Amino acid sequence: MQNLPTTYSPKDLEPRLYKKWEEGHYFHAEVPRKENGEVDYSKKAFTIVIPPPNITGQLHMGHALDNTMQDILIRWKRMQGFNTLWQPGTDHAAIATEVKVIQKIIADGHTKEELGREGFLKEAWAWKETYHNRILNQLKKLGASCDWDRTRFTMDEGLSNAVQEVFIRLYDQGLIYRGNRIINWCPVCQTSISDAETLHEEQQGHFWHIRYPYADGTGYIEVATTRPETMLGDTAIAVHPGDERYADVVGKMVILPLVNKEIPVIEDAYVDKEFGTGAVKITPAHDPNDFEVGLRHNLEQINVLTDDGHINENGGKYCGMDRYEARKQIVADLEEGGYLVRVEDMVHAVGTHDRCHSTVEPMIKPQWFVAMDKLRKPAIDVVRQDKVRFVPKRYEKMYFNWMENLHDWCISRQLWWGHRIPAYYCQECGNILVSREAPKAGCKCGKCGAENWKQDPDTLDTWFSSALWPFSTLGWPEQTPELSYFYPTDVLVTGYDIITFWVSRMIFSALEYTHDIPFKDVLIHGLVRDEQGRKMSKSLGNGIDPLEVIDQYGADALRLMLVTGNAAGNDMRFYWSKVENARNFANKMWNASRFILMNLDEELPETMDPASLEAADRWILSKCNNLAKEVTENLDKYELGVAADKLTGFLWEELCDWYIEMVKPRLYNKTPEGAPSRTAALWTLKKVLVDGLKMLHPYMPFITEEIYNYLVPEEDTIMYAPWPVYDEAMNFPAEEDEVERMKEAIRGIRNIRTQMNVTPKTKTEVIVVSADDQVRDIFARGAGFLSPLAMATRVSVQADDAGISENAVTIPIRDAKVRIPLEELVDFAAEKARLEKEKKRLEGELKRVSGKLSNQGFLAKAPANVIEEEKEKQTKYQALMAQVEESLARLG
RNA sequence: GGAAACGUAGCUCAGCUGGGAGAGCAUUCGGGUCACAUCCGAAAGGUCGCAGGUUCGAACCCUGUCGUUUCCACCA
Repeated sequence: MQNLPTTYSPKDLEPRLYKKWEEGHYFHAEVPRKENGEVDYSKKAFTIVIPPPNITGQLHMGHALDNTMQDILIRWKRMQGFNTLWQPGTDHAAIATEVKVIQKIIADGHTKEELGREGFLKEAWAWKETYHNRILNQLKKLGASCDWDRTRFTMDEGLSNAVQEVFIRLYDQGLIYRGNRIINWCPVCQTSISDAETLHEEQQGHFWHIRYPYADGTGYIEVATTRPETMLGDTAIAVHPGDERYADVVGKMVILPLVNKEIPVIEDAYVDKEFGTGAVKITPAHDPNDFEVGLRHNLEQINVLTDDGHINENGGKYCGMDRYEARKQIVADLEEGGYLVRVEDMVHAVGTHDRCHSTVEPMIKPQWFVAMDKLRKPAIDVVRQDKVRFVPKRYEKMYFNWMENLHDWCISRQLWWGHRIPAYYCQECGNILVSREAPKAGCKCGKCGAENWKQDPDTLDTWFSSALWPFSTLGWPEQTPELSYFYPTDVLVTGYDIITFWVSRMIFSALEYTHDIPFKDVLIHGLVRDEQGRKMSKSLGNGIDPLEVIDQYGADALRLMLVTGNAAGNDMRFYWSKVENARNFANKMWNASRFILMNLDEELPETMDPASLEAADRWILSKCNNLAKEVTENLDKYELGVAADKLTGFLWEELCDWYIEMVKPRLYNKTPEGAPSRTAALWTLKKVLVDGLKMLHPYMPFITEEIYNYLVPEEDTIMYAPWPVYDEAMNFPAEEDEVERMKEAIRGIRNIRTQMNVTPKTKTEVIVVSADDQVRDIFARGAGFLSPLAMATRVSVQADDAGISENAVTIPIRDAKVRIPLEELVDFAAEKARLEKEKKRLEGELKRVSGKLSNQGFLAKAPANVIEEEKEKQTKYQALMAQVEESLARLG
């Protein structure tokens, strides 16, 4: 049989295999059809939509983790026989991309304005072409088995139609509206942003206490603020209704310092009596609360800021100053005018833009909003009713908290890169026309009859289109076969950091537009941090490029490393040593496979009767069989890390370190008498390796495919090989017990050899003594491998101690003892210490077990099988103890 | 202000519905064996943050407490 190359070289095999898969369209999913052409729903679908990566960047470790998890699930389900679709694509990432494109334009010596909207968009689309392909190619390096034939982009034609459709439908229902409301404004990016994009950063600031004199000269009222420059827009002072301290000043006018304008003192329940002075300056144009108060009291809204964060003409002498410069100047002027009472240091939360981290200014602007009140309830209900399940469940709380406290969603952005809002304004009367197409010539305004329309210049929040991703990619609003067959999708895999941005919006969007959930499960993962636990970030420069890891160690190693030893929803740290370990495991599999292939020089039967196999064969087959069950159960519960641990543990330890070593003498025995045993071993090796490779394939697709191609040359790929299923006929508990007994003996002997400094070259004889016929049979059967594994020159099995040297060391094992005549090698003091230690351990165990068994409560209430187990343990420990004591007695 | 998570071997983390504490790395010792030194064998290392409670039985469930982290929030 042709064998693998001597060295494992992922760099060589990974691109080659990926090319084969991709060119052969192995990842492609079709809607299955019956003979009459109807969709065949009897073939079950399994669908995942990729969280579309932004076209701004390149693959980072977070993508690597997210997509590895998805690929594991997809490949596993594909092998289970599902018709699997992993829907790929990218996101236009409105503001992030616009910023990048502007940077490029500036680097080219131009400005955005110079190019104009059309010229800018041309640049942006060129950017998209490059970076869209780049990031998808990076996903391919990772091994992602996406259906590339179906690749979508949030701004391609179909998806743009979906966006327009949703906008128009919601507008018609009154769920999208245009309003002059207070929004978060980023003065640096010069666009509105949603609440979700606003971070609250604790900052060290000041709390300025200011006197506002009463107009009638009867004194003053004291207010405090963290943003003194906003006083330029104050239109009232508010106190709590019924606050005795201010009862007689309500209704009075105060003079706004520096501005010299009279504003009223009003009452509003929003004011907290306990906080500060109990009196609040009200700036309706620059504070969300004040905005509401202003509406209730019909206060004037005075905007004092320009879009780029300077004081505007309403700011009098401060006009033209930067907001922070103005703050300084105003404080200085207040102090000079005797209005400043005192300044406190205060840590307070400042709203910042999540992209540029500059301080956001609340501003009143005409913007488009999605009304959340009707949408939120069904979205909460489906999660409460477990129709959409978060894994781990605790993230539901995050979701509920967000959904329940949601404000209307500001969806318009003052950007060019994105879906343009399909709204047209009559230039004569301001009437709004929302329409799929631009008003044609002759289209008259329904209100004033004019024909002068102008489209809204704004675009939509990037999350507005990604909210539709699970169904827009499948063709919605068209009722495509894809939509009816692959939707709702099965699981969404994403990080906890975008539950609010994306997951929540997909859920309410799907419910409203498709009348169905977008996905059944939401599998949440954490962040990949650096070795010190810090977030990987550009500014820190501590990011590790997955492509570099792939280049050095292979995608298989990276993938395995990312999912081992961590649980869903938890952050993890990136360690090079973990990658190395994963690569070492790959290398191990490579070499074990080479060894097996090397020995596979005979035609093996398709199936073998377990009765014609040896105990060791049945042991490993049974282990493998149970492993299939456990791994499948773990994957069902999205416990990817636990499943990976079990798999690698089985393959590395049980298969490589034990079974292969046990079987070597049989493989090397090419005599006619040894032939059946050799065939049995080879058959078992191949069977276990094939099953092991299959189970490993979702984790390590490349190496498993490569080995499988050598091992099963008649098949083209492992990708569609049937997933191993637990088979009761392959369950051999007796053999499992038998071999475990042998392993105990071997470990015991090795232990003694190490402690006694017995070098491998020293001859040792192993004598197994047991009064139990069956146990003697076990050791007789296993003598063939016991001898090499325990490095014994001779193994003999007997019923009693007859003929064994007095100085032989004794190793107690279940129902037997192993005696090794070491003669002069024995250090009696050390041996005695060893036995004493063992005795102490057994005493501890016995104490615990008999404590349990003498506890009436335990006997009365514990399940029968647990009690039985404890009794067996007691018997075992008692027997071992007797042996230890006997040995100690012999030593004197 | 509200909420959540974490605290287990020197380090980083697993540990499923409660029934004898695990992995990787690091450490110590031995090994050049014809699949693999990217290896093999052996060892050492933990009162599972602390205090209560529920239970026959708790790393796991409950309460409190200390410590760390994160998310959310329109109190100036």
